[in-house]
Amino acid sequence: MIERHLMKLRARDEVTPEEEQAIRSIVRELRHVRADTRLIRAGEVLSESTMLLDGIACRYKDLRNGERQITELHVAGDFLDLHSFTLKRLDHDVLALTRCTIAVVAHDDLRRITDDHPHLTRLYWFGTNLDAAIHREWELSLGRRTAAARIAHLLCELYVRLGLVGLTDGFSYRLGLTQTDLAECLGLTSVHVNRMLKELREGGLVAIRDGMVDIEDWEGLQKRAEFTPDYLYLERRPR
Amino acid sequence: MIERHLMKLRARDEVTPEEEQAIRSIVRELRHVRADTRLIRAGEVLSESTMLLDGIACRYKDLRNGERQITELHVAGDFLDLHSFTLKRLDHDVLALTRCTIAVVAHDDLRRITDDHPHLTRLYWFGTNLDAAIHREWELSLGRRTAAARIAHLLCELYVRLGLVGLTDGFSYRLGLTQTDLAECLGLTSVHVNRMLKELREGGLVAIRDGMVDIEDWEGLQKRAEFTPDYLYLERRPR
DNA sequence: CGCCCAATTGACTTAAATCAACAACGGTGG
DNA sequence: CCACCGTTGTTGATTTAAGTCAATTGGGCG
Repeated sequence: MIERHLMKLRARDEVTPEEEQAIRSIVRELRHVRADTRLIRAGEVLSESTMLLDGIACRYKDLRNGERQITELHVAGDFLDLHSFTLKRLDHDVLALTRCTIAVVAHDDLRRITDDHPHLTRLYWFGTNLDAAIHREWELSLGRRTAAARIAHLLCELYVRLGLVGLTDGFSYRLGLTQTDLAECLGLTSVHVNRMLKELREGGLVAIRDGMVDIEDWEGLQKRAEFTPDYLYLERRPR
Repeated sequence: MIERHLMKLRARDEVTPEEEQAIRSIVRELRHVRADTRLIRAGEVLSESTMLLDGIACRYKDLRNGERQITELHVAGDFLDLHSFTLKRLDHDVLALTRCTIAVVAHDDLRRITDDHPHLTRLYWFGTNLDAAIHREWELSLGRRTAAARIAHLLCELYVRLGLVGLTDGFSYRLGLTQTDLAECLGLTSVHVNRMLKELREGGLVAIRDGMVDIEDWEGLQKRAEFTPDYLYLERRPR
Protein backbone atom coordinates (compact mmCIF):
# COMPACT_ATOMS: atom_id res chain seq x y z
CA MET A 1 0.00 0.00 0.00
CA ILE A 2 2.66 2.54 0.91
CA GLU A 3 5.27 0.62 -1.04
CA ARG A 4 5.82 3.41 -3.53
CA HIS A 5 6.23 5.89 -0.73
CA LEU A 6 8.94 3.69 0.78
CA MET A 7 10.60 3.34 -2.63
CA LYS A 8 10.75 7.11 -2.88
CA LEU A 9 12.21 7.47 0.61
CA ARG A 10 14.74 4.69 0.10
CA ALA A 11 15.97 6.20 -3.16
CA ARG A 12 17.42 9.01 -1.05
CA ASP A 13 18.13 7.61 2.38
CA GLU A 14 18.05 4.56 4.58
CA VAL A 15 14.84 3.65 6.30
CA THR A 16 15.26 1.19 9.15
CA PRO A 17 12.66 -1.51 9.80
CA GLU A 18 11.61 0.33 12.98
CA GLU A 19 11.14 3.54 11.04
CA GLU A 20 9.19 1.70 8.38
CA GLN A 21 7.02 0.25 11.11
CA ALA A 22 6.46 3.68 12.60
CA ILE A 23 5.36 5.01 9.23
CA ARG A 24 3.07 2.06 8.52
CA SER A 25 1.47 2.44 11.92
CA ILE A 26 0.19 5.93 11.24
CA VAL A 27 -1.15 5.56 7.70
CA ARG A 28 -4.89 5.20 7.64
CA GLU A 29 -8.06 5.61 5.67
CA LEU A 30 -7.50 4.62 2.10
CA ARG A 31 -9.74 6.50 -0.28
CA HIS A 32 -10.46 6.50 -4.02
CA VAL A 33 -11.40 9.73 -5.72
CA ARG A 34 -12.40 10.50 -9.28
CA ALA A 35 -10.45 12.78 -11.57
CA ASP A 36 -11.02 16.47 -10.89
CA THR A 37 -11.66 16.08 -7.17
CA ARG A 38 -10.42 18.97 -5.11
CA LEU A 39 -8.58 17.32 -2.24
CA ILE A 40 -7.49 20.39 -0.30
CA ARG A 41 -8.60 23.98 -0.41
CA ALA A 42 -6.25 26.88 0.19
CA GLY A 43 -6.72 28.37 3.62
CA GLU A 44 -8.57 25.62 5.43
CA VAL A 45 -6.96 24.55 8.69
CA LEU A 46 -5.64 21.03 8.35
CA SER A 47 -5.00 18.41 10.99
CA GLU A 48 -3.83 15.66 8.67
CA SER A 49 -1.65 15.17 5.65
CA THR A 50 -2.51 13.21 2.53
CA MET A 51 -0.32 10.71 0.74
CA LEU A 52 -0.87 9.86 -2.91
CA LEU A 53 -0.82 6.11 -3.50
CA ASP A 54 -1.88 6.10 -7.12
CA GLY A 55 -2.73 8.58 -9.85
CA ILE A 56 -1.56 12.10 -10.66
CA ALA A 57 -2.45 15.12 -8.54
CA CYS A 58 -1.27 18.71 -8.45
CA ARG A 59 -0.86 21.83 -6.38
CA TYR A 60 -2.17 24.96 -8.08
CA LYS A 61 -2.84 28.63 -7.53
CA ASP A 62 -4.93 30.93 -9.67
CA LEU A 63 -5.64 34.52 -10.53
CA ARG A 64 -8.97 36.28 -10.28
CA ASN A 65 -9.57 35.94 -14.02
CA GLY A 66 -9.45 32.18 -13.63
CA GLU A 67 -6.01 31.59 -15.13
CA ARG A 68 -4.44 28.71 -13.28
CA GLN A 69 -0.85 27.86 -12.54
CA ILE A 70 -0.03 24.36 -11.43
CA THR A 71 3.03 24.65 -9.19
CA GLU A 72 3.88 20.97 -8.88
CA LEU A 73 2.70 17.62 -10.15
CA HIS A 74 2.54 14.68 -7.76
CA VAL A 75 3.00 11.02 -8.50
CA ALA A 76 2.36 7.87 -6.49
CA GLY A 77 4.40 7.81 -3.29
CA ASP A 78 4.41 11.59 -2.82
CA PHE A 79 2.91 13.40 0.13
CA LEU A 80 0.55 15.98 -1.31
CA ASP A 81 0.73 18.29 1.64
CA LEU A 82 3.31 17.21 4.17
CA HIS A 83 4.07 20.92 4.49
CA SER A 84 0.66 21.42 6.09
CA PHE A 85 2.18 19.73 9.15
CA THR A 86 4.13 22.89 9.93
CA LEU A 87 2.16 25.44 7.91
CA LYS A 88 -1.25 24.41 9.37
CA ARG A 89 -3.04 25.75 6.30
CA LEU A 90 -1.95 25.87 2.67
CA ASP A 91 -1.47 28.75 0.28
CA HIS A 92 -2.70 26.64 -2.65
CA ASP A 93 -5.30 24.05 -3.61
CA VAL A 94 -4.60 20.39 -4.26
CA LEU A 95 -6.45 18.66 -7.08
CA ALA A 96 -6.62 15.09 -8.36
CA LEU A 97 -5.97 15.28 -12.10
CA THR A 98 -6.73 11.61 -12.72
CA ARG A 99 -8.47 8.97 -10.64
CA CYS A 100 -6.41 8.79 -7.47
CA THR A 101 -5.95 6.60 -4.45
CA ILE A 102 -4.97 8.43 -1.30
CA ALA A 103 -4.23 7.69 2.34
CA VAL A 104 -4.28 9.96 5.33
CA VAL A 105 -1.89 10.62 8.21
CA ALA A 106 -2.93 12.60 11.28
CA HIS A 107 -0.65 15.49 12.25
CA ASP A 108 -0.77 14.32 15.84
CA ASP A 109 0.67 10.99 14.78
CA LEU A 110 3.29 12.68 12.61
CA ARG A 111 4.23 14.76 15.58
CA ARG A 112 4.56 11.71 17.75
CA ILE A 113 6.78 9.73 15.40
CA THR A 114 8.93 12.71 14.45
CA ASP A 115 9.47 13.54 18.12
CA ASP A 116 10.51 9.92 18.68
CA HIS A 117 12.61 9.48 15.53
CA PRO A 118 14.84 12.46 14.74
CA HIS A 119 16.14 10.75 11.63
CA LEU A 120 12.61 10.30 10.33
CA THR A 121 12.05 13.98 10.94
CA ARG A 122 15.02 14.86 8.77
CA LEU A 123 13.81 12.42 6.16
CA TYR A 124 10.45 14.16 5.91
CA TRP A 125 12.00 17.58 6.21
CA PHE A 126 14.13 16.53 3.26
CA GLY A 127 10.92 15.57 1.47
CA THR A 128 9.46 19.06 1.73
CA ASN A 129 12.80 20.53 0.67
CA LEU A 130 12.68 18.33 -2.40
CA ASP A 131 9.30 19.83 -3.27
CA ALA A 132 10.92 23.25 -2.97
CA ALA A 133 13.74 22.18 -5.30
CA ILE A 134 11.15 21.12 -7.87
CA HIS A 135 9.43 24.47 -7.46
CA ARG A 136 12.75 26.20 -8.19
CA GLU A 137 13.36 24.19 -11.31
CA TRP A 138 9.88 25.07 -12.49
CA GLU A 139 10.60 28.74 -11.83
CA LEU A 140 13.60 28.40 -14.13
CA SER A 141 11.40 26.77 -16.77
CA LEU A 142 8.64 29.34 -16.46
CA GLY A 143 11.01 32.28 -16.43
CA ARG A 144 13.61 31.30 -18.97
CA ARG A 145 12.97 28.17 -21.01
CA THR A 146 11.19 28.27 -24.39
CA ALA A 147 7.85 26.56 -24.70
CA ALA A 148 9.20 23.41 -26.34
CA ALA A 149 12.04 23.12 -23.83
CA ARG A 150 9.57 23.53 -20.96
CA ILE A 151 7.46 20.66 -22.23
CA ALA A 152 10.50 18.49 -22.82
CA HIS A 153 11.77 19.28 -19.34
CA LEU A 154 8.52 18.36 -17.67
CA LEU A 155 8.37 15.06 -19.54
CA CYS A 156 11.94 14.29 -18.46
CA GLU A 157 11.17 15.08 -14.85
CA LEU A 158 8.12 12.84 -14.82
CA TYR A 159 10.04 10.02 -16.49
CA VAL A 160 12.61 10.09 -13.70
CA ARG A 161 10.14 10.52 -10.86
CA LEU A 162 7.83 7.80 -12.11
CA GLY A 163 10.79 5.53 -12.75
CA LEU A 164 11.83 5.84 -9.11
CA VAL A 165 8.54 4.31 -7.99
CA GLY A 166 8.39 1.68 -10.68
CA LEU A 167 5.82 3.32 -12.93
CA THR A 168 7.76 3.41 -16.18
CA ASP A 169 7.97 0.66 -18.75
CA GLY A 170 11.14 1.04 -20.79
CA PHE A 171 10.92 4.56 -22.15
CA SER A 172 7.18 4.87 -21.70
CA TYR A 173 4.86 5.88 -18.95
CA ARG A 174 1.21 6.56 -18.41
CA LEU A 175 0.29 10.17 -17.89
CA GLY A 176 -3.42 10.76 -17.95
CA LEU A 177 -3.21 14.52 -18.40
CA THR A 178 -4.89 16.69 -21.00
CA GLN A 179 -2.98 19.28 -22.98
CA THR A 180 -4.81 21.88 -20.94
CA ASP A 181 -3.39 20.33 -17.75
CA LEU A 182 0.08 20.50 -19.25
CA ALA A 183 -0.48 24.10 -20.29
CA GLU A 184 -1.37 24.95 -16.71
CA CYS A 185 1.91 23.44 -15.52
CA LEU A 186 3.91 25.28 -18.13
CA GLY A 187 2.46 28.77 -18.14
CA LEU A 188 1.28 28.32 -21.73
CA THR A 189 -2.01 27.96 -23.58
CA SER A 190 -3.25 24.53 -24.58
CA VAL A 191 -3.11 25.58 -28.24
CA HIS A 192 0.56 26.33 -27.99
CA VAL A 193 1.25 23.12 -26.07
CA ASN A 194 -0.43 21.25 -28.89
CA ARG A 195 1.79 22.89 -31.49
CA MET A 196 4.99 22.32 -29.55
CA LEU A 197 4.10 18.69 -28.85
CA LYS A 198 3.80 18.28 -32.59
CA GLU A 199 7.25 19.78 -33.03
CA LEU A 200 8.75 17.40 -30.45
CA ARG A 201 6.95 14.46 -32.02
CA GLU A 202 8.12 15.35 -35.52
CA GLY A 203 11.62 15.89 -34.17
CA GLY A 204 11.57 12.25 -33.08
CA LEU A 205 12.04 13.09 -29.40
CA VAL A 206 8.79 12.18 -27.66
CA ALA A 207 5.16 11.50 -28.44
CA ILE A 208 2.02 11.47 -26.32
CA ARG A 209 -0.80 9.19 -27.49
CA ASP A 210 -3.86 8.31 -25.42
CA GLY A 211 -2.27 9.49 -22.22
CA MET A 212 0.89 7.43 -22.79
CA VAL A 213 4.20 9.23 -23.06
CA ASP A 214 6.69 7.50 -25.36
CA ILE A 215 10.20 8.81 -25.21
CA GLU A 216 11.81 8.04 -28.52
CA ASP A 217 15.15 9.74 -27.92
CA TRP A 218 15.99 10.08 -24.24
CA GLU A 219 19.37 11.71 -24.84
CA GLY A 220 17.92 14.14 -27.33
CA LEU A 221 14.98 14.98 -25.11
CA GLN A 222 17.23 15.79 -22.18
CA LYS A 223 19.41 17.95 -24.41
CA ARG A 224 16.39 19.80 -25.79
CA ALA A 225 15.24 20.49 -22.23
CA GLU A 226 18.64 21.12 -20.68
CA PHE A 227 17.48 18.53 -18.19
CA THR A 228 19.84 17.37 -15.48
CA PRO A 229 18.32 15.49 -12.57
CA ASP A 230 20.54 17.08 -9.89
CA TYR A 231 17.59 18.94 -8.46
CA LEU A 232 15.81 15.65 -7.80
CA TYR A 233 18.55 14.58 -5.37
CA LEU A 234 18.70 11.02 -6.55
CA GLU A 235 21.83 10.01 -4.65
CA ARG A 236 21.55 8.34 -1.29
CA ARG A 237 22.45 10.62 1.59
CA PRO A 238 24.81 9.46 4.28
CA ARG A 239 22.91 8.78 7.46
CA MET B 1 23.12 40.66 15.69
CA ILE B 2 20.50 37.99 15.01
CA GLU B 3 17.73 40.33 16.11
CA ARG B 4 16.11 40.43 12.70
CA HIS B 5 16.18 36.67 12.52
CA LEU B 6 14.35 36.50 15.84
CA MET B 7 11.86 39.10 14.62
CA LYS B 8 11.12 36.92 11.63
CA LEU B 9 10.66 33.82 13.77
CA ARG B 10 8.50 35.59 16.33
CA ALA B 11 6.21 36.98 13.64
CA ARG B 12 5.03 33.41 13.10
CA ASP B 13 5.56 31.55 16.35
CA GLU B 14 6.66 31.75 19.94
CA VAL B 15 10.34 31.47 20.72
CA THR B 16 11.07 30.74 24.37
CA PRO B 17 14.09 32.31 26.09
CA GLU B 18 15.75 28.87 26.18
CA GLU B 19 15.20 28.40 22.47
CA GLU B 20 16.53 31.88 21.81
CA GLN B 21 19.57 31.00 23.87
CA ALA B 22 20.08 27.78 21.92
CA ILE B 23 19.98 29.70 18.65
CA ARG B 24 22.33 32.39 19.87
CA SER B 25 24.78 29.77 21.06
CA ILE B 26 25.31 28.29 17.63
CA VAL B 27 25.63 31.42 15.52
CA ARG B 28 29.21 32.22 14.70
CA GLU B 29 31.60 33.91 12.35
CA LEU B 30 30.17 37.19 11.24
CA ARG B 31 31.37 38.17 7.79
CA HIS B 32 30.97 41.13 5.45
CA VAL B 33 30.94 40.55 1.72
CA ARG B 34 30.77 42.94 -1.18
CA ALA B 35 27.96 43.00 -3.72
CA ASP B 36 28.19 40.28 -6.34
CA THR B 37 29.90 37.74 -4.08
CA ARG B 38 28.91 34.17 -4.79
CA LEU B 39 28.21 32.74 -1.34
CA ILE B 40 27.32 29.18 -2.28
CA ARG B 41 27.83 27.19 -5.42
CA ALA B 42 25.39 24.57 -6.65
CA GLY B 43 26.61 21.07 -5.97
CA GLU B 44 29.24 21.65 -3.32
CA VAL B 45 28.79 19.60 -0.18
CA LEU B 46 27.94 21.87 2.72
CA SER B 47 28.44 21.40 6.42
CA GLU B 48 27.05 24.73 7.54
CA SER B 49 24.17 27.07 6.80
CA THR B 50 24.38 30.80 6.29
CA MET B 51 22.15 33.44 7.79
CA LEU B 52 21.73 36.84 6.21
CA LEU B 53 22.06 39.63 8.76
CA ASP B 54 22.04 42.58 6.41
CA GLY B 55 21.70 43.25 2.69
CA ILE B 56 19.89 41.49 -0.15
CA ALA B 57 20.91 38.10 -1.51
CA CYS B 58 19.33 35.63 -3.89
CA ARG B 59 19.09 32.04 -4.99
CA TYR B 60 19.41 31.57 -8.73
CA LYS B 61 19.70 28.95 -11.44
CA ASP B 62 20.76 29.47 -15.02
CA LEU B 63 20.69 27.97 -18.49
CA ARG B 64 23.67 27.15 -20.65
CA ASN B 65 23.24 30.32 -22.70
CA GLY B 66 23.75 32.36 -19.53
CA GLU B 67 20.16 33.39 -18.97
CA ARG B 68 19.58 33.56 -15.26
CA GLN B 69 16.50 33.02 -13.16
CA ILE B 70 16.51 34.22 -9.58
CA THR B 71 14.21 31.90 -7.66
CA GLU B 72 14.00 33.83 -4.41
CA LEU B 73 15.21 37.06 -2.89
CA HIS B 74 16.47 37.09 0.68
CA VAL B 75 16.32 39.88 3.20
CA ALA B 76 17.93 40.38 6.59
CA GLY B 77 16.93 37.69 9.05
CA ASP B 78 16.52 34.96 6.42
CA PHE B 79 18.53 31.77 6.31
CA LEU B 80 20.01 31.59 2.82
CA ASP B 81 20.35 27.84 2.78
CA LEU B 82 18.77 26.23 5.78
CA HIS B 83 17.64 23.56 3.33
CA SER B 84 21.26 22.49 2.90
CA PHE B 85 20.92 20.98 6.40
CA THR B 86 18.84 18.15 4.96
CA LEU B 87 19.79 18.38 1.28
CA LYS B 88 23.58 18.36 1.92
CA ARG B 89 24.22 20.15 -1.37
CA LEU B 90 22.15 22.70 -3.22
CA ASP B 91 20.63 22.69 -6.68
CA HIS B 92 21.25 26.42 -7.07
CA ASP B 93 23.79 29.14 -6.37
CA VAL B 94 23.45 31.82 -3.73
CA LEU B 95 24.64 35.33 -4.53
CA ALA B 96 24.92 38.57 -2.58
CA LEU B 97 23.21 41.23 -4.67
CA THR B 98 24.25 44.11 -2.41
CA ARG B 99 26.85 44.41 0.32
CA CYS B 100 25.84 41.79 2.84
CA THR B 101 26.57 40.76 6.39
CA ILE B 102 26.27 37.06 7.06
CA ALA B 103 26.71 34.62 9.93
CA VAL B 104 27.31 30.92 9.87
CA VAL B 105 25.78 27.97 11.70
CA ALA B 106 27.35 24.51 11.64
CA HIS B 107 25.06 21.66 10.64
CA ASP B 108 26.38 19.63 13.57
CA ASP B 109 25.17 22.34 15.92
CA LEU B 110 21.84 22.59 14.12
CA ARG B 111 21.47 18.88 14.49
CA ARG B 112 22.21 19.08 18.18
CA ILE B 113 19.72 21.80 18.98
CA THR B 114 17.00 20.36 16.73
CA ASP B 115 17.40 16.96 18.37
CA ASP B 116 17.07 18.64 21.76
CA HIS B 117 14.26 21.04 20.89
CA PRO B 118 11.50 19.49 18.78
CA HIS B 119 9.62 22.76 18.68
CA LEU B 120 12.65 24.52 17.28
CA THR B 121 12.84 21.83 14.64
CA ARG B 122 9.30 22.54 13.55
CA LEU B 123 10.05 26.24 13.60
CA TYR B 124 12.92 25.82 11.16
CA TRP B 125 11.06 23.23 9.14
CA PHE B 126 8.35 25.86 8.86
CA GLY B 127 11.02 28.27 7.66
CA THR B 128 11.98 26.10 4.72
CA ASN B 129 8.31 25.54 3.93
CA LEU B 130 7.87 29.29 3.83
CA ASP B 131 10.61 29.48 1.21
CA ALA B 132 8.69 26.89 -0.79
CA ALA B 133 5.50 28.95 -0.50
CA ILE B 134 7.38 31.95 -1.87
CA HIS B 135 8.66 29.79 -4.72
CA ARG B 136 5.07 28.80 -5.51
CA GLU B 137 3.87 32.37 -5.57
CA TRP B 138 6.72 33.22 -7.94
CA GLU B 139 5.71 30.33 -10.16
CA LEU B 140 2.27 31.89 -10.38
CA SER B 141 3.84 35.24 -11.27
CA LEU B 142 6.19 33.78 -13.84
CA GLY B 143 3.54 31.59 -15.41
CA ARG B 144 0.49 33.80 -15.38
CA ARG B 145 0.95 37.41 -14.31
CA THR B 146 1.64 40.18 -16.83
CA ALA B 147 4.98 41.96 -16.64
CA ALA B 148 3.65 44.99 -14.79
CA ALA B 149 1.73 42.83 -12.31
CA ARG B 150 4.82 40.73 -11.67
CA ILE B 151 6.86 43.79 -10.80
CA ALA B 152 4.09 45.18 -8.62
CA HIS B 153 3.78 41.83 -6.87
CA LEU B 154 7.47 41.57 -6.13
CA LEU B 155 7.53 45.09 -4.71
CA CYS B 156 4.56 44.24 -2.49
CA GLU B 157 6.21 41.08 -1.24
CA LEU B 158 9.40 42.88 -0.36
CA TYR B 159 7.51 45.64 1.39
CA VAL B 160 5.85 43.11 3.67
CA ARG B 161 8.95 41.01 4.26
CA LEU B 162 11.17 43.98 4.98
CA GLY B 163 8.48 45.48 7.20
CA LEU B 164 8.51 42.35 9.35
CA VAL B 165 12.14 42.90 10.21
CA GLY B 166 11.89 46.64 10.65
CA LEU B 167 13.46 47.70 7.39
CA THR B 168 10.68 49.86 6.01
CA ASP B 169 10.12 53.52 6.70
CA GLY B 170 6.48 54.41 6.14
CA PHE B 171 5.81 53.30 2.59
CA SER B 172 9.46 53.27 1.56
CA TYR B 173 12.31 50.85 1.70
CA ARG B 174 15.82 50.56 0.46
CA LEU B 175 16.34 48.01 -2.28
CA GLY B 176 19.76 48.19 -3.80
CA LEU B 177 18.90 46.17 -6.90
CA THR B 178 19.45 47.07 -10.53
CA GLN B 179 16.72 46.69 -13.11
CA THR B 180 18.71 43.76 -14.46
CA ASP B 181 18.47 42.07 -11.05
CA LEU B 182 14.73 42.64 -11.05
CA ALA B 183 14.47 41.27 -14.58
CA GLU B 184 16.20 38.11 -13.45
CA CYS B 185 13.66 37.67 -10.67
CA LEU B 186 10.75 38.25 -13.00
CA GLY B 187 11.64 36.30 -16.11
CA LEU B 188 11.79 39.51 -18.14
CA THR B 189 14.44 41.62 -19.85
CA SER B 190 15.80 44.71 -18.15
CA VAL B 191 14.50 46.84 -21.01
CA HIS B 192 10.97 45.68 -20.40
CA VAL B 193 11.32 46.09 -16.64
CA ASN B 194 12.35 49.66 -17.27
CA ARG B 195 9.29 50.34 -19.40
CA MET B 196 6.89 48.74 -16.95
CA LEU B 197 8.43 50.59 -14.01
CA LYS B 198 7.72 53.76 -15.93
CA GLU B 199 4.12 52.68 -16.36
CA LEU B 200 3.74 51.96 -12.63
CA ARG B 201 5.41 55.27 -11.78
CA GLU B 202 3.17 57.23 -14.13
CA GLY B 203 0.17 55.37 -12.79
CA GLY B 204 1.04 56.80 -9.37
CA LEU B 205 1.51 53.39 -7.78
CA VAL B 206 5.20 53.07 -7.00
CA ALA B 207 8.53 54.60 -7.96
CA ILE B 208 12.11 53.43 -7.62
CA ARG B 209 14.76 56.12 -7.34
CA ASP B 210 18.38 55.52 -6.36
CA GLY B 211 17.62 52.11 -4.97
CA MET B 212 14.75 53.39 -2.81
CA VAL B 213 11.28 52.01 -3.41
CA ASP B 214 8.52 54.50 -2.69
CA ILE B 215 5.04 53.07 -2.62
CA GLU B 216 2.69 55.88 -3.48
CA ASP B 217 -0.55 53.90 -3.47
CA TRP B 218 -0.33 50.74 -1.40
CA GLU B 219 -3.93 49.72 -2.04
CA GLY B 220 -3.60 50.33 -5.75
CA LEU B 221 -0.30 48.50 -5.96
CA GLN B 222 -1.73 45.42 -4.26
CA LYS B 223 -4.71 45.49 -6.57
CA ARG B 224 -2.52 45.82 -9.65
CA ALA B 225 -0.49 42.81 -8.48
CA GLU B 226 -3.37 40.75 -7.10
CA PHE B 227 -1.22 40.62 -4.01
CA THR B 228 -2.52 38.92 -0.90
CA PRO B 229 0.00 38.09 1.78
CA ASP B 230 -1.55 34.72 2.72
CA TYR B 231 1.41 32.89 1.27
CA LEU B 232 3.74 34.67 3.69
CA TYR B 233 1.97 33.08 6.67
CA LEU B 234 1.98 36.20 8.79
CA GLU B 235 -0.30 34.92 11.53
CA ARG B 236 1.17 33.42 14.67
CA ARG B 237 0.85 29.67 14.79
CA PRO B 238 -0.49 28.00 17.91
CA ARG B 239 2.31 26.26 19.76
C1' DC C 1 38.53 64.28 -18.08
C1' DG C 2 37.12 60.06 -19.46
C1' DC C 3 35.26 55.61 -18.36
C1' DC C 4 31.90 52.40 -16.85
C1' DC C 5 27.64 50.96 -15.51
C1' DA C 6 22.71 51.68 -15.04
C1' DA C 7 18.75 53.72 -16.82
C1' DT C 8 16.11 55.27 -20.69
C1' DT C 9 13.99 55.45 -25.20
C1' DG C 10 12.83 54.36 -30.12
C1' DA C 11 12.37 51.14 -34.03
C1' DC C 12 11.63 46.69 -35.23
C1' DT C 13 11.07 41.46 -34.56
C1' DT C 14 9.24 37.35 -32.59
C1' DA C 15 7.32 33.81 -29.51
C1' DA C 16 3.25 32.91 -27.83
C1' DA C 17 -1.67 34.24 -27.31
C1' DT C 18 -6.07 34.76 -29.27
C1' DC C 19 -9.87 33.71 -32.12
C1' DA C 20 -12.20 30.53 -34.76
C1' DA C 21 -13.27 26.44 -37.00
C1' DC C 22 -13.32 21.59 -37.31
C1' DA C 23 -12.20 16.56 -36.35
C1' DA C 24 -12.15 12.57 -33.38
C1' DC C 25 -14.02 10.15 -29.65
C1' DG C 26 -16.79 8.22 -25.95
C1' DG C 27 -20.76 8.29 -23.54
C1' DT C 28 -25.71 8.40 -23.19
C1' DG C 29 -30.40 8.74 -23.61
C1' DG C 30 -34.39 8.39 -26.77
C1' DC D 1 -29.08 1.38 -32.61
C1' DC D 2 -27.67 5.84 -33.49
C1' DA D 3 -28.16 10.96 -33.20
C1' DC D 4 -26.47 14.21 -30.13
C1' DC D 5 -23.29 16.38 -26.96
C1' DG D 6 -19.30 17.55 -24.42
C1' DT D 7 -14.52 17.07 -24.14
C1' DT D 8 -10.04 16.89 -26.18
C1' DG D 9 -7.08 17.54 -29.81
C1' DT D 10 -5.76 19.91 -34.17
C1' DT D 11 -4.95 23.62 -37.41
C1' DG D 12 -5.03 28.27 -39.72
C1' DA D 13 -5.17 33.37 -39.51
C1' DT D 14 -4.26 37.24 -36.90
C1' DT D 15 -2.85 39.97 -32.82
C1' DT D 16 -0.03 41.24 -29.00
C1' DA D 17 3.12 41.26 -25.10
C1' DA D 18 7.57 41.09 -24.59
C1' DG D 19 12.19 40.64 -26.69
C1' DT D 20 15.95 42.47 -29.49
C1' DC D 21 18.94 45.83 -31.24
C1' DA D 22 20.83 50.12 -30.96
C1' DA D 23 21.63 54.65 -29.48
C1' DT D 24 21.64 58.21 -25.79
C1' DT D 25 21.77 60.08 -21.14
C1' DG D 26 23.74 60.63 -16.81
C1' DG D 27 25.84 59.83 -12.48
C1' DG D 28 29.94 58.20 -9.78
C1' DC D 29 34.57 58.15 -9.48
C1' DG D 30 39.59 56.96 -10.32
